[in-house]
Amino acid sequence: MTTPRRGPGRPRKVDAGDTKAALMSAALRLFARNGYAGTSIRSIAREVGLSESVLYAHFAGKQAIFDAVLSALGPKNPLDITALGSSAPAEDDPPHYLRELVRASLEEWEQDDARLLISMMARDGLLHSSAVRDAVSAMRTQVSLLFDRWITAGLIPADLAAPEDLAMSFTGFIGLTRILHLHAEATDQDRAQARDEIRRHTETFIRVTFRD
Amino acid sequence: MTTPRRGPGRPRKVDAGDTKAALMSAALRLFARNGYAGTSIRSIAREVGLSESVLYAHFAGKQAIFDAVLSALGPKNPLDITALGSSAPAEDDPPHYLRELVRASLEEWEQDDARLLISMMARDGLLHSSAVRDAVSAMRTQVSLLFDRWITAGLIPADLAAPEDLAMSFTGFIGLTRILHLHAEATDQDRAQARDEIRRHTETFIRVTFRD
DNA sequence: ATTATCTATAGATCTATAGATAATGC
DNA sequence: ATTATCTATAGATCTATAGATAATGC
Repeated sequence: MTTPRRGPGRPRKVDAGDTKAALMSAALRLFARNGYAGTSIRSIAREVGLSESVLYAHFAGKQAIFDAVLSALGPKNPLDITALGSSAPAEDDPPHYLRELVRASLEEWEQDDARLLISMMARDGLLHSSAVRDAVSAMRTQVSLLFDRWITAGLIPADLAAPEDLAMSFTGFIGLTRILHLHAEATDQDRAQARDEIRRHTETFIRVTFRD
Repeated sequence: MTTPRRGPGRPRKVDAGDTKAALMSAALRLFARNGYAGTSIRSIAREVGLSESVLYAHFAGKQAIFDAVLSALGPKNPLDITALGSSAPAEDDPPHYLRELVRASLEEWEQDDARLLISMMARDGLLHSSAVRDAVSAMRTQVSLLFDRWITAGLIPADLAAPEDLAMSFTGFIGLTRILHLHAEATDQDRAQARDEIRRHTETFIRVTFRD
């Protein structure tokens, strides 16, 4: 990962890459592994093979790098699932739709960047931030709209539970698994187990909720 | 919190408190708020109103303080619920037993130390450690033994789901809420919401699982 | 003599800045 | 002239240690 130091002066065209992007990628990895306080400007520069002062040409300071990294990954909301779109019709086959939703979420959450983001947020107390709170509640609201429709359509008994409560119980386990097992340092085995458990939870939930 | 500096020399008997305990308590609070790298020996000493070198009289170094703090809270396993004991008979009233289990867990998890521990672990990547993995799986195993008994006793339909799967889905949401809402910086309002959501999840789970 | 503190300091590392250097693109 | 890098360095802060100081308890 560490490239050899360049000499002084502007580098030849051939050698010039996207320094800013390289710095942000290195910063993300280091912040995720060691946290904000545990990551030095120096270590970020070293990781990219540049001198420390280069960072000040691209960012106002350490905090600015952190913010830039965070907001670069921000648009993909930590727990956003709107990406699912309408690939499956919600009305007629709830189990299929739930499986599809879980599949799409897992696919996004297993990306390297998504996992690095989770680790970085955990290390710097951002799991407690309103951003996460909002993301969780957004996902919950979205899912509860689904349950609401299915209750209206008679696919779920109306007296079973409120749509919000079903949404809460359904998404809770999935969120926990994401935090505990889909982080930056998760091994392939961890990830396989996470997928497996989320799928089992999904099937349990479907079986328990949609039995007649 | 910050007490005024003493003069040089051993303090008079009256002034001498349990320095080691005070240092560990301050360290816990700071590690929870700022993480290992974000907490200096200096800041711990300042918090207790002593000079930095005092810490080296009590601990080998910074890492030793961290380890001491962690292992002092260790015996209370992060997600341990054995403390519940047999306050309620498991056999005849599963809903009551589950509510009792949740109540006991919440009571423990709302303690200041438990919340500080959660924050400290999150900040230093210990949520990914085998200690947490083991604690989660211990709780799950314990709960799944309950479900197993209730299935055997005919209180839960045998074809509904495997006891392990029920345990997973039941405890998942509770674990997530603990991490997201029962940390050191949680306000009273956060905690009230956490309690409420965990109770609603419990009721939903009971209603869905034990309907006839 | 032992214990619990202090002051002073060494040496490492960190953030940030000033100013030099060399390639680029007009 | 501008851009992208470098070297050198200031000044802050950090961990850890050496050695002084004063109360305690035998």
